[in-house]
Amino acid sequence: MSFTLLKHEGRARRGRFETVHGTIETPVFMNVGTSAAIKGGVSSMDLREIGCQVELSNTYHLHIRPGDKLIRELGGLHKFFNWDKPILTDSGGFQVFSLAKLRKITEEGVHFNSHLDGRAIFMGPEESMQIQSNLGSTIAMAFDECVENPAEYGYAKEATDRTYRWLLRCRDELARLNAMPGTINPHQMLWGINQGCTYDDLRAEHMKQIRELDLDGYAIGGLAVGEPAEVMYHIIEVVEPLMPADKPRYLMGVGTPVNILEAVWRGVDFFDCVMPSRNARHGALFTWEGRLNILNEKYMYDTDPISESCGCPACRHYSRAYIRHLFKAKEILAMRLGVLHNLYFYNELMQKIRDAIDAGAYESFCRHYIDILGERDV
RNA sequence: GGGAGCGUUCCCGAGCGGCCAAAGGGGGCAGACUGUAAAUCUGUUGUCACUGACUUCGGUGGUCCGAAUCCACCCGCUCCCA
Repeated sequence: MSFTLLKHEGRARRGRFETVHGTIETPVFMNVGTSAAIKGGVSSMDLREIGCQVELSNTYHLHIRPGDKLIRELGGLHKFFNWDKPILTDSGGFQVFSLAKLRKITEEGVHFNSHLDGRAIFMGPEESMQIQSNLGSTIAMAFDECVENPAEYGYAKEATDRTYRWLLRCRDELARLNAMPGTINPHQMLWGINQGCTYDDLRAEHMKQIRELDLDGYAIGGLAVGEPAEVMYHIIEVVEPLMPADKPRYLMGVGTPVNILEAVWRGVDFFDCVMPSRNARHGALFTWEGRLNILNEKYMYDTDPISESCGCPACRHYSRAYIRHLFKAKEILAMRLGVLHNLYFYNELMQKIRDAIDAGAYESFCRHYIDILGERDV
């Protein structure tokens, strides 16, 4: 397992990450399948066809349903999901944020009430690692606290310090689990997560702390939770120079195509976001010509594909008018085609980013597309 | 032939004398969505010269200061008994 820096342009990096489940070319977008399913009716077979390199699933969700022990008994998440390429599992730390009304934080860990039936679920660093070990993902994320924005300095510091203590426990627990006989993936990696809200000093101090642990990768978490994009970019600039150059960097939960272009420019290698799949389910589609809402009346008689320049299954075979009809009729196929399209777009975006860095043309690539892929409508 | 109902804004449907351009759904139109409690949520949906005016609750004519709401007749529909 190693990260090779193939080339860089400015701070933008073109890398290659070798894992037990295969090679990942970076920068890369991880396709989000929280419950071992891409919402909208997209399968792991589909992911293969649209250029997905890494899939992301969630510890909290799979623990609740169907249960990580069940998945372990069935041979692990790769087998269960029928996906032999890398899988990254998020730790449950984001649910500390998104399910804030259903949890209580203690030093030991987080007491959740299940969003499904309210039953008590305790998840601390050890539990998160045990669950992720049972799933056998390629990359396990450290159990952290994703803090809401804005957060007071005092609380931000308290949460960040606690996240650091949790990280030490994650490290020890995963080392123990990996060494146990019968572990699904004894080479499971641990990536640490930088926190500190929007405070430069907390971010920097925490980054320095966690890089001393020599983990397999480093993530920047707690961003894109309501702060302006400029603040997010600034935090990346604060933290990035402190990240080990020979380890992959992951900006969690980000983002829009423009966010990704900007973050790659600032040295980030890995991304994930629900935006392409969620927006697709709601009719918002990304194209190289800008964003479009396929539900708009103006597409009623439009026989063009979503985008002439797209090679995705939806664009190869169907018209805007037809796909709009499917959305209007609330057919499952609408979401499926929309999600396939948006994920294809995101994966292609990353491919083009890689090609541009390879060609030493990333800066001009960015300058060209940031304008088009912004809020501009087709 | 006898009896009982019903007709509301694009649709369904509430309203039963003023606080009604008219609840609530649906549909339409538009917007949001960033480590997925999201096939969700928000706004809007008679017209205009839009802090006001005008038209609208099957039709026509009445009662009343005032009618979607009350009365008469007409038109259309439903059900029950023969």
